Amino acid sequence: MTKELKELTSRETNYAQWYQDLVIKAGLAENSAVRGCMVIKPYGYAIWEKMQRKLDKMFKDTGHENAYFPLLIPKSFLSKEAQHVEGFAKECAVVTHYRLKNDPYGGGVVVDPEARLEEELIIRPTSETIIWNTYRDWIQSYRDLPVLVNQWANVMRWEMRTRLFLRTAEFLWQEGHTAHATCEEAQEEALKMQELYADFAQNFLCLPIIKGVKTESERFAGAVETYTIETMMQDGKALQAGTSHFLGQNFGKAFDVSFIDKNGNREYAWATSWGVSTRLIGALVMAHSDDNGLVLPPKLAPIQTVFIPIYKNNEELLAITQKLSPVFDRLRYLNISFKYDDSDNKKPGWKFSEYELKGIPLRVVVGPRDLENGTVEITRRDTLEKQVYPLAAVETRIRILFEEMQKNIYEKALARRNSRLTHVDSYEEFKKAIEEGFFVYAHWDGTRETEARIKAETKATIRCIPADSDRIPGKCVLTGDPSVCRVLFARSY
RNA sequence: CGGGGUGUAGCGCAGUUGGCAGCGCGCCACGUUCGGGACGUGGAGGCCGGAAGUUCGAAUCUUCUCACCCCGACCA
Repeated sequence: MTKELKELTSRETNYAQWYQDLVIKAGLAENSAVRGCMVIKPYGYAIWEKMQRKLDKMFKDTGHENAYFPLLIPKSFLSKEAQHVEGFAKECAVVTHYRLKNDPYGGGVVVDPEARLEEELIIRPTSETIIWNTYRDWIQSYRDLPVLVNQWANVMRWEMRTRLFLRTAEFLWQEGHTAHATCEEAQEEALKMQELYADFAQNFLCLPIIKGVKTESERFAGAVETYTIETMMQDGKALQAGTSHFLGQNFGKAFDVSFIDKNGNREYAWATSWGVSTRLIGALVMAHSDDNGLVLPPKLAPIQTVFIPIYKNNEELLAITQKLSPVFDRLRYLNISFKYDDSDNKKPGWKFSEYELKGIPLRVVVGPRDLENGTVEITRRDTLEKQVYPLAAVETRIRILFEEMQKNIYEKALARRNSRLTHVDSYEEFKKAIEEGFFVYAHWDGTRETEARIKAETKATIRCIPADSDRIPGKCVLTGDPSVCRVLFARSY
């Protein structure tokens, strides 16, 4: 192992630093010169594109359409929904001027004080307000409903402390905003999207998740109910991977979006919103990576297989390339993405390490030895197992391995998480388990005060009230007051 | 906004008591190599974050300032 890779292995000392180094070295992203923002490199963006493509299809298959709304939101829009403004006001970037001018006292430019905006604009931290302001015009009758719209966009939240991918000031996401004629339909939609995210996280990203509903204090600003999927990182900390909100009529009322129902009565529209962000890339990295670099599930990897020829001279390379060329045709036909790295300027050993660092699921090595035997050597990224297979039906083998890996990566993460799940009934046990990085199921008396006290004393928050709870009542782990069911506590990112 | 830390070559860093600006990696050229981040020889690359001060002389001392990172409060 080289010196550079050894740097990656210092995980115990500082997991956060390990994660950041890994993200940077694997070529996913880096810190920007702009405070708290990030530069997503091409490889990182390719991962995001794969997520986008899959999610977009899932949204469309469930009847949603894409649209786009403005980046800038008049300040007054934000204050129309009381909870919403309270939640977002303190992290908004504000546009106050529309022009610069040459600095009369030196080089450079200054903000032209003459160009102050009459009403400031905020850069969207989320788009409920500007979208519902538009929905007012779109929705007149129950026949106009439901409106099922998604937007792919960037948003900005001026966080006090940022962390590459997990919490950047600017991030990319999708936000769905739907309007419905009935409360039931909207609630159903919010749950449906939570289910969709769960499906995506588990089957595509190999992230085991826990579904549930947020407590009042963790709820989205302006929501009646927030549904979440929670994942566990390798250090035991929780990461909220996606949320879906039932917004009731809060935004319908705030933006006067009403319609005439079947019975001729005027009613406010019911709303949902839901989103996942580039944070998912962070979740993926933190959940699966090892000391050799990223481990990407085959379904997600932008490059699923890399072929590396071992050769001494041009004749050998030519022979290998000819041998592989029909395989490449078949892979193209099967829609398996691959890269043939026959570059002359890197040594094979270098290539091995590089593609491991990037998490390419399979590496196929072909050298003189294989030419003689009609074989290839395949190494899978998740286990680093090497095996020699006949060249004849490589693509079949690749597909089998992909399936195994997709399953194995999920199950490895699941096993790791399950080994860190625990139920506790005393506050002493609770504090110990949290300190050791566990997800803790414990009883809670349902009050905001208890939740806040536990957070202050242990840094653990209620991640969710799990959807699959057994609903067995008990006594609050802190106060001993009655509790209707166990909730999930953990420290989180 | 509080606490801590770091700014010196593209990256990672050393620089003693103030006295010629250094090391490793990477980069370029040539040769030997090529099945786990190759090796040899030669070479290029610097306003030492910025400003002011002390001094014959500052990367080093003083003051101010800026940026970034880590730990908190805030949050997806």
